[in-house]
Parts: sequence; C-alpha cells; structure tokens
Amino acid sequence: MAEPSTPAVQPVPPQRGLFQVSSARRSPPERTKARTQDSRVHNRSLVLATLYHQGPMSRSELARDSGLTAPTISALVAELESDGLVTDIGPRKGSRPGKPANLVRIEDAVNLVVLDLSHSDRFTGAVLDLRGEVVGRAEIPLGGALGAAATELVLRLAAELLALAPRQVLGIGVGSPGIIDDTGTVRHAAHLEWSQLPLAERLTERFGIPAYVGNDINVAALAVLHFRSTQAQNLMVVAIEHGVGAGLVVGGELVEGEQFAAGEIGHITVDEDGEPCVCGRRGCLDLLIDAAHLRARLARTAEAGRPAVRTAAGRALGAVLAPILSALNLNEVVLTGPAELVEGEFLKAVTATARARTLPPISASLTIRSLAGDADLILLGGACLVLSAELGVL
Amino acid sequence: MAEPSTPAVQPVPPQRGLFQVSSARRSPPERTKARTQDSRVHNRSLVLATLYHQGPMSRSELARDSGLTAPTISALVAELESDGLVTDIGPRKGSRPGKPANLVRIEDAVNLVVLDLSHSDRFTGAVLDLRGEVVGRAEIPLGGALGAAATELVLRLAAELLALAPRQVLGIGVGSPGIIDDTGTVRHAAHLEWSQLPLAERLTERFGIPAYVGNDINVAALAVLHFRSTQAQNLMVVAIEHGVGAGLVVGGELVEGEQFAAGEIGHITVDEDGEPCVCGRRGCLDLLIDAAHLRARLARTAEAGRPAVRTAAGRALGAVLAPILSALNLNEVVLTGPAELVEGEFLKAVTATARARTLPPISASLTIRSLAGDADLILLGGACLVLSAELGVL
DNA sequence: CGTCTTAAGTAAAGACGTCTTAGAAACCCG
DNA sequence: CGGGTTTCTAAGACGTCTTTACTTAAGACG
Repeated sequence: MAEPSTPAVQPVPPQRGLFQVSSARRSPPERTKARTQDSRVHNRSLVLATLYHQGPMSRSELARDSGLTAPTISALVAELESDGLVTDIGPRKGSRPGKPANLVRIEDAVNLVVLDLSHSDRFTGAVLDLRGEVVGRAEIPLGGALGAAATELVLRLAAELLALAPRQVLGIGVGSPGIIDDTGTVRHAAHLEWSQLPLAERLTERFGIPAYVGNDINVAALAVLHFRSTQAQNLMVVAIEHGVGAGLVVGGELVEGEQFAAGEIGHITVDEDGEPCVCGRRGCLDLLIDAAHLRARLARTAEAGRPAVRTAAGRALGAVLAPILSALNLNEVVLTGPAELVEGEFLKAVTATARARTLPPISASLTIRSLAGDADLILLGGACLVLSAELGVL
Repeated sequence: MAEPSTPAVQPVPPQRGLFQVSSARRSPPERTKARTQDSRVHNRSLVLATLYHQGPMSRSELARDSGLTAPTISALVAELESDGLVTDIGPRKGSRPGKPANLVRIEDAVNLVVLDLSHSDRFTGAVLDLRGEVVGRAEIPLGGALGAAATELVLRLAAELLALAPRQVLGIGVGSPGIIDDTGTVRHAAHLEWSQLPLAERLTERFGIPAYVGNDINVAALAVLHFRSTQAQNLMVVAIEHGVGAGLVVGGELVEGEQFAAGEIGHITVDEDGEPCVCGRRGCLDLLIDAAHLRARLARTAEAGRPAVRTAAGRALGAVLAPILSALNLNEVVLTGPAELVEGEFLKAVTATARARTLPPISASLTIRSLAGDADLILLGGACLVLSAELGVL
C-alpha cells in the first residue's frame, strides 16, 4: 500500500559500466540463457566494432557489412548516437550515383585510464582515447612501497589519471605482475607482497568506474594481438624483465590456465645440472635469460665471450619455445624486455633454435620478433581489457 | 509474373542437420549478427544440454536451472518433444507438497555414427546413442588401400554402420590421422596418402547426413574432456601409437592452431646429436617414444636394460611436456597407446620428469594418467564433434 | 473431511527486437 | 526534366521472452 504501482525494488546488477556489453567473462564454462534483448547488445557492439576497425562508414555500408537490415542499423546508430559513442559526420565527399551517404564515426567522447604496475621502481599510467592514442601520462615512484602501501599508490595514480582525463572515463585497465584471476583479484604477487588483493573491486568501488586487472604479460599479449599484430590468432609474448614470463593467445583468446597461472615459464628446468635457483631447483630458464641474471652473467664475462653468452641464453629460450610452438601450432612470438639484451644475438639464437627444433609447417611460417622498444605494450593491454569488456569492440 | 506471391527463391543454407544448432565453428574470428530467433536455438540447446548432463528433470526445475521462465521452458520442451528429442515420462516418484512434477527426459530416438581411421591396418566404427553407449560396431580391413581406395573404404564402412543403426542418425563423426581443417577437409595425411580430401563434404553428400571430421588425437582430447575427465577445462592427450601426436584443450576449447597443425609434437628435437630421423633432423621425440621405435629399441636391448630404456623415453616426453604445461597452466595429461609401453616405467618417468621441471603451482596439481586401455576414445571424440555441432549439447 | 498451503504447469497479454514492405529524399545521367 | 540509383526512415508484421493470472494437484492441518 506504500507504493501502489511501483514494482518493488528493481534488482539492478551492482556494478555495471554505462555501455557495458560483455559480463567480463567471469568463471569459465557457464551456459547462459539468451533473452531477446541480448541480441540488441550483441548487434550494438557489432556495429561499434565495425566502425572501430574499419573507420567511418554510412549506415548502408554498415548494413551490408553486418548482415543486419537498414532499419535496424538506423535504430542502433541512433541509440549509439544518443549515448555519445558515435556521430553522424555528414555526407561523404566525392560524387556517386544515388543519394549521398551520411558517414557515421566513432566519437572520441570517452577516455580510458590504464595502469602498468610491472616496473619495480614505479607505477606508470596513461589516459588513452578509444584508438589507444595517449592523451596524458602520469607515474608515481614506488619508493619501496609494499602491500597495502603499494595498493594505495595504485589508487593515487588512478585518481591522478582520472583527474587528467579530458572526457568521461569508460573504464580502468590494469596490467599487474603476479597471478590474477578472472575477477581481477591479485592472488599472489611476490614483488609487491600482494596476496588475495581484489584490486579491480577496489578500483571500481573507489571511483565508481568499471575496472579490469590482468597479468602484465598476458595483457601485453592482448595488446600485440589487437594493436601490433598482423592477422595471427595465435601468438605468444615473452618478457625477460623482472623474471621471465609469457602471455599466450590461442584462437584469439587469452589463455588463463587452470589456476590462472598460464605463462609462468621462468622456472622451467632447462639444465638439470645447472646453477641453483631461488625456487629451490637447478638450471631454471630464469637463471639464463632473465634481464638481471643475463646482465650479471655478461658483466663477469670477458668482452669476447659475451656474444656466446647471449647466444647460449637465446638457445635456452628457443629450446623451451619449440615444444610450445609445436603443440599449439603458433607462428608468432614477440619478445620484450631491455632492447640491448633482447635484440641481436639473443633474438637470433632464439629464432635459429626454435626453427631448428620444430617441423617445417611450424618453422616455415614462424616469426620471432622484438618489441623491446615498445614501452606502452602493457598500457595498451589494459585498454584491451576495458575495450572488450565495456564495448565488446575487440 | 510466374509466381506472384512467392518471394523468389529462399536462400536456404545448403547442408543442415535436422536439429543443427551451431554452424560448426567455421573459420575463427567472424563476428555475426544476432537475430531474435537465435536466442531460440540457443535456449533450446541450453535445455537439451541441461537434460543431457543432469538427467531427467521437471519443467520447473529446468526453469530454475536455466534462468528462463516457466512458460518459455514449456514452449521449448513442447518443441523438443515434437522433434522427438525429449519425452515426458510422467510424474516423479515419491511425494512432496504441491502438484507433482512431470519429468522430461532426453529421448534416445537418435543415433550417431562414428569412425576411427587411426589404425594402420583397418578402419573401425560404431553406432552410438546420445550417451556415447555403443549400439553396434563394424570394421573394415584396410588391406593397404591408399588414396581414393581408402576413401572408398571410409564410405563403405559408414554405409555399413548407417544400415546398422536402429534409429535415425543425427550425424557422422570421424577421427582421422593427418592435418584436418575446420571444414573437415583432410589437408594432408601421410599414411593414407590423402591430400586436400574434403572428407566431411563427401560423407555429407553421399549420405545426406551432416558429417564432421577431426584429427584423431584432437578428437580424443575432446572425448577425454567430455566423457573421461573430472572438471578440468585444460588438458592434453598424448598418443604414442603410429607416430607421436597430441591433442590440446585450452579453456574448454580444442586448440586448432594457425595451420590446423596443433598437437604435432612428434618431431620436436629432443637431442640435437641424436639419431637421424625420417624428417631430416636428428633426435626427434618420435624416435624415442613412438611405439614402433620404442619396441625396436627394447627388442635390441638386453632384458636388464629395458626398464632404463622405458625410463629414458619417459624422461624425454616429460622434458617436452614441461614447457607446455607451464606455459598453458595445464594440469591434466592423458597418455594413450599400447598399454605395455605407456604404463609402468614410462608413465612413471614422464610424471617424475614433468613434475621436477615445473613449478609447484603446476606440478602440485598435475595428473598424468594412462588411458591406454580405452580403445573407444577416438570414436567418442567423433561423437563429440556431432553432439556439439548438431545439438549444442557439449 | 474440508480448507489452506505449496508447487507445477498453462494461457493470455505485453515488451522488445528484428524484418518486410513501402516511401521519401537526394544525387547522377541522358 | 524524368528515370534510375542509392540512402535512409516509417509503419506494421513476426518471433521470442517475460509478466501476470489462473488451473491443477498434492500434502498439511485442524
């Protein structure tokens, strides 16, 4: 009798971005029902994705391209326009028969805030537009902060970037070291002494903006897939800075692993009689190719012997890669880390060894290259998290 | 003017099973539009899958379980019932308050025909029901047939099995050696001298029944995933018979690879100074652990030395697995092949080596087991292909 | 033994989204 | 200037799910 016509309290999903499209792929193989309005959000992001990847086009072209009918496209575009995500930029230049088309373009009315927590001495971050172009940057020195203090620095840096963003922020994307589950909880990050830290939740709560957190190298693999790759749907990124890690994309999807620990290749045994490692074993890959270890090894080697050290390191990685590349039929490998270590003999040896140890079908189409100079890979990876979860655009 | 009201020729998709649900995942990253009726087929297979995995249940339970509303479920069940896929088996036994529920059960009104082309001397096949239970078997000796002659034998065997099937056949599933793309074309199969053979198409054309072809070990991995596994969404099957091959499931999905050659691990170099291999390299994994090679090696070794040979072979496989398991964070490995080779020292050495060469997070939850006795794995894998493409049930 | 409560299932109407059909607008071409 | 072409929108049809209300059937309870 209090509220006669109000239908009780609407059970609205708790946190949800303005334009959120996918429910961020929580937990693996759950079949979900399809309501009739799901097709709307699907088609909406189909239109958005088409515009995103192919640039401005007319409604008719969108219709042909997407398989939807013209009226539907018109309705979707109108909706996207009223959300401020696209604009009608008027008639196309040049003359053709028929009524001239009005082009529709993705509106850069939104920004992304992205964070890279992979460095050992500082956290860096940036404000990006939808294209991944940097609009602003900020960083914050870590100063040895650990645990909760480090978390506080993440929040501070995020706040700073949010203040910097000229437009509405669609979401926050973070690439962090450690093992991170699909809810954006850092299960374990040794360097930062984090454990079971629900970082995405913290960020979302604090700023009221959807946040997504992924492993730094994993999101770098996403960045390569979407921003730096040719056509490959299967690729691997290997980083040799601050420990050896990898990120894998298989069939266009990031590999998470059964315990969200995919890509942890640093402590694979390479030589059972090798040096002892902090992990308690001997001859780990990490001892041979991690930047710090490799630098130390180079430093205590005479000038003349250094190329051989680099080559030996590259061979070790190549030998580890060979089974992975073969098993997954993966053609594209990207190495990152300090350029002076990654490029040159090391890269050459990795490539040669991987080629020599795999069958022609694999080795022939294999590309191993360095993106060592690409400092923004992890930031772009954070953007990938946001763009796919919020706009379904990637 | 010929046909006034008929809307021209309807562009019906050419081949399509009676109840087909997914369009068989042709080519990877193609965004598709969502029509309103797509939700119908989705929800239909959601209901079917629930019944398939959880056994008979009432419409109300289906509604709670699926998140759909009761009226929708009623409508879907009615539709499935008129298709002969489910039956109402009357009220549940035992008494509870409220109106007694009528249970709905999947009807075994359909059969599957599955073929295993992996043996070198014969093709085997079976008729299965929806549960994967064998209803009938047949096989056909290969007699050295190659190329088109071997293809003809496949068709003969399929015809024989179709004649054997007591009920309507939902589809044909084939596990074949070689590299097979996502249209069911055998791109290359050395033993059978097949190349660019559109086997699925041939079968579909000949019998008018949807057919699916996959690599033998790959589909075996599907079989393990759906019929022999616990909960793992990431697993690997390694076969050491007739060459060394693997099938990988990552995130619940079969890994195909960029050139559909995923799992080809036989010619990874294990020992750069090893024996020469037919592939032109030296020290391939195949030379150490393939059944034929391993048997030969055992035969020319004195009784006392044989365990050491088995152990050495196991170690080699373990060393190859370690990088793969680490990179993918994979916990479950299944070995198949001749039981007397796979089990015992070999399996022990594989496990020990893989454990010793991976970090605790991986090695602790790692299970490596043998399904060497399980002769029907590839047949079941063929069933997986049909069940997921036609019913969306897996 | 009759009434209440609980649960299962169905029927009718409403909401949402796409498609079909039809038409208006704007341009080129001859 | 009229016909052809292309773009885009308007109105209604259709399919699918949901909401709401009702019927059916059993146990619980006094």
